[in-house]
Amino acid sequence: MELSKTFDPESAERWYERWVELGYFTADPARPGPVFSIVIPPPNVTGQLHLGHALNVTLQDIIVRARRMQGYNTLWVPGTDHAGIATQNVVEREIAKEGTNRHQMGREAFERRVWQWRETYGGRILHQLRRLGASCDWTRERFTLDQGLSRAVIEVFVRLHQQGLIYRERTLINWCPRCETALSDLEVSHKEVDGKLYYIRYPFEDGSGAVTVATTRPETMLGDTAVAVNPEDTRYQGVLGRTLRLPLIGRAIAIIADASVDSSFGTGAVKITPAHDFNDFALGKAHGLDEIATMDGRGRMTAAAGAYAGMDRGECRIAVLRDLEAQGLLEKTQPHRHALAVCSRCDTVLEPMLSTQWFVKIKPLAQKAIAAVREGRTRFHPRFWENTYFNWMENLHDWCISRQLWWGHRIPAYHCGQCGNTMVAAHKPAACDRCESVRLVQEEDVLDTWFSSGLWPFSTLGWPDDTPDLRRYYPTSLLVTGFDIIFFWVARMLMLGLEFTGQVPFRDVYITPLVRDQFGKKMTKSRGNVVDPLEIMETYGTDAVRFTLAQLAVQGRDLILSNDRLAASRAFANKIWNAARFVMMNLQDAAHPVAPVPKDKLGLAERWILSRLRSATAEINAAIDAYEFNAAASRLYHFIWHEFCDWYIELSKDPLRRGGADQHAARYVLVHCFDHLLRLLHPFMPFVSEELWQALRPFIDEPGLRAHLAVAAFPKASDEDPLTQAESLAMAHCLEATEAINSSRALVGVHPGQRVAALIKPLDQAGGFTSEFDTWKAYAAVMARADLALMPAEDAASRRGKVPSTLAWGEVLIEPPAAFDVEKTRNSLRKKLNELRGHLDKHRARLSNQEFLQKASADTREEMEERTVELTSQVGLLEKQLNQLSESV
RNA sequence: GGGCGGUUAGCUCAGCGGUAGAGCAUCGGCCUUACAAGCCGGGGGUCGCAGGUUCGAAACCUGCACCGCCCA
Repeated sequence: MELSKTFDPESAERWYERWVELGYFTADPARPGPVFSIVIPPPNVTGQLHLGHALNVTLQDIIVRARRMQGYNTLWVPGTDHAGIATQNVVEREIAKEGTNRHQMGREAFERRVWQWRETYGGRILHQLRRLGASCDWTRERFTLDQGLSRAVIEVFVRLHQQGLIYRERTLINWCPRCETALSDLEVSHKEVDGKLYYIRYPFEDGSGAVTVATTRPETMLGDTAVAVNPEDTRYQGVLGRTLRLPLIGRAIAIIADASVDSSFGTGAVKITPAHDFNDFALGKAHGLDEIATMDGRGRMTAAAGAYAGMDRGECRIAVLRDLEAQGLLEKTQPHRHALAVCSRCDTVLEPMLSTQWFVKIKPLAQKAIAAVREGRTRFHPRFWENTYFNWMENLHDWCISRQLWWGHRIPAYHCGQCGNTMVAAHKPAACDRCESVRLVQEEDVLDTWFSSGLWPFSTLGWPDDTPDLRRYYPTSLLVTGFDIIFFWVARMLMLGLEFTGQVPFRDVYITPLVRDQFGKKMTKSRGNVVDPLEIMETYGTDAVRFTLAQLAVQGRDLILSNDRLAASRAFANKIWNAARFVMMNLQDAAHPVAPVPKDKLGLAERWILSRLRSATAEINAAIDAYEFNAAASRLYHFIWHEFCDWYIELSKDPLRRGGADQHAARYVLVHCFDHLLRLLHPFMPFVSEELWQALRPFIDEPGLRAHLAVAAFPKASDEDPLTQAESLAMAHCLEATEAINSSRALVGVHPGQRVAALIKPLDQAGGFTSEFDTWKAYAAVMARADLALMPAEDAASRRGKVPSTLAWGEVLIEPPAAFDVEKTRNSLRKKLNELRGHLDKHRARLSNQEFLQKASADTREEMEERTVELTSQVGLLEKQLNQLSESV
């Protein structure tokens, strides 16, 4: 097969369709083998692929592909969640353009419309995952509002209610006036703003002066039912228990004492609005205060606000301030920086609202989930995220799960129109269980989207039914997600998973780094620095994007993406492509397959590259197991580029030219190494690796070889190193000698095309160096374009006029051209000499230190002594060489 | 206010108790038929600061500074 001159990523990406058609990603619970299962953290159905997804999915795919190739029974469940608020918002915007709204449309028609939207656009992000190469089992794609998953949601709700872990209560909750729904604590963001602190005078009922309170929200005063001070605050001792007349409204309110009041805030006296502030609500409960709601669900003032009824809360603030000012009750206004609670979805300032909502009693669930992580049944990677998890879990408030939306799982509760009784049941009861009325109406509210995604690891596998999938694939092996989702998913999946299956939903949790732009800034829409992964995939190729993300995915550190990095990965793909061209070009008339050659028939270089392959294989396997994606990717890069391409391909050219057994051996090693490196590469760069492997495949000698790389066996490191220790050392000498010759020839300006004469002189001449040298001198000759020889024992004459360099085990001298820059050469030697002297001094100081000799281990001492000997001889040699260089010119 | 993470070459990051490394960028030399998206070579770092532990600290401990994030 002929490979084109350059790599075209797009044409390689077509393999995806084949893999899917052939069912490679489809799991079969009946298949034997150890299980590796993973569920995708379901992306929002309205979402578009961003770099966070790209990273997350790439890392999952790396693990999944590796495990599949390793023979695991592998399942990766894809899907989306219904994203209640987000999706409703999108469709509401759409129908607004058509001049209607959901209230005009009615609930059923609106729901149908959202489903329609979902049919049309809901697959977008999943399609984008395919383009990334995600090897999900698309036959098992799930959606949180699917029939099966909805059944799981109802089952869980009913059971939790039976256990008393779900309750309904009228209380203060966070409310978004724009989305018109309750939110959980997690959906609230805090934003620092430069606001103002308003000082308002509340006159005593009897007209004898006033108490001044400070507030950031003057409009809420309309709902005040008390003023509170700290009981310790001496300034207010005399006024406790007296009555104030609330301005603008005229309500009589008491001055009460409560230890929770912070005397240092404002004047030390604070207005209390139980229906519109969380602290005030608690304080109001303690003191039995009235709760007067002055705002409705859209943030408009109600009749309770008197003259201000009907105004928007913003308008109302202006009006209230104006009126207070007119009455001389606005004492002063100060700039004041404070935090505002805003909706994490739409950024609207939230309103604490009194309403009846459904809650999950979280403590009992949290305790089990905390224990599971403490006992190591689920482990976080990196480990320190466990602190974040514990911290949150230990300070949980009950979870508000009801939402006043139309898109979501409608709560399975039924209210009796006759007696007001509420029943929770999976199916609508025939009649009220209290008054037997048949006038039953289902609860209007739907559930928090995260309530259903909390069930994802088991609901997607068929729970509550005892399905083969559930039995085989649960608990899942791993969850890969961002730290911002630890609370939303990880914690809730753990709580609900433990409660309903008795097992942790996943054994490992890998927390991905956060992707930042090239300036280290977080990518946000408002900053406009969002990089579209699809765009960079077009530019650099999907493989390059995946490889870059993997290479930068260091545990516990943010990931900074730059074009330079992407370009380097694209160059890497191209490098591999060209290496393949070399291999294929040299297989043109080779037998299919290329028959293996036993180890003892292979040359040193052949066994050396097999040995390097072996260690790369071991390290890559270990790195993948430890989720050290960066280490795995870097090792691959180094092996492919600097070991296989830089060295072995060059060294194979001779035997390939020679023909016969040597040619065959080199061909076998090329095929073997290239086959294996493509297998190791495949999880990281699935497309280019498959494309090249298809070309190579006919030459691979393996019984039962699979048709595609996607399902070929992942390499395991062989037990035995093909190289003895002595041979390994010999090759190291070869590499170092080559580098020394190349370095010297560049120093003295020998043209790269020109051959150079080089002499090698080992320190230890007594040993078997001569025979060792014979095994590698031909390699160094090729790699350094040099004619190598051992230096005769009597060396004074042969040294004359040569340019030397020293190595730990000997020296290398080359014949310089007739004219060369002697001073430059001397400087280079001096620099090296200084460096070595520095090291030597340190080593000598160490060896003459009594404490070191007493306290360091014998091994360390021995090592230091050996090194000192080496350094001493190198320094001695260099000094001698410098002198000779001066004499000889 | 509480907590977490980071600070190593121009940039992005490894290293986490014994001679400071990689990739990219940069500079010099090469079109050597797999690859100029390439090859060979070079320069570049008192490892944020101050203490401490240790025979020995970039690494371990304490404090500080700065950057980023989470929670309140």
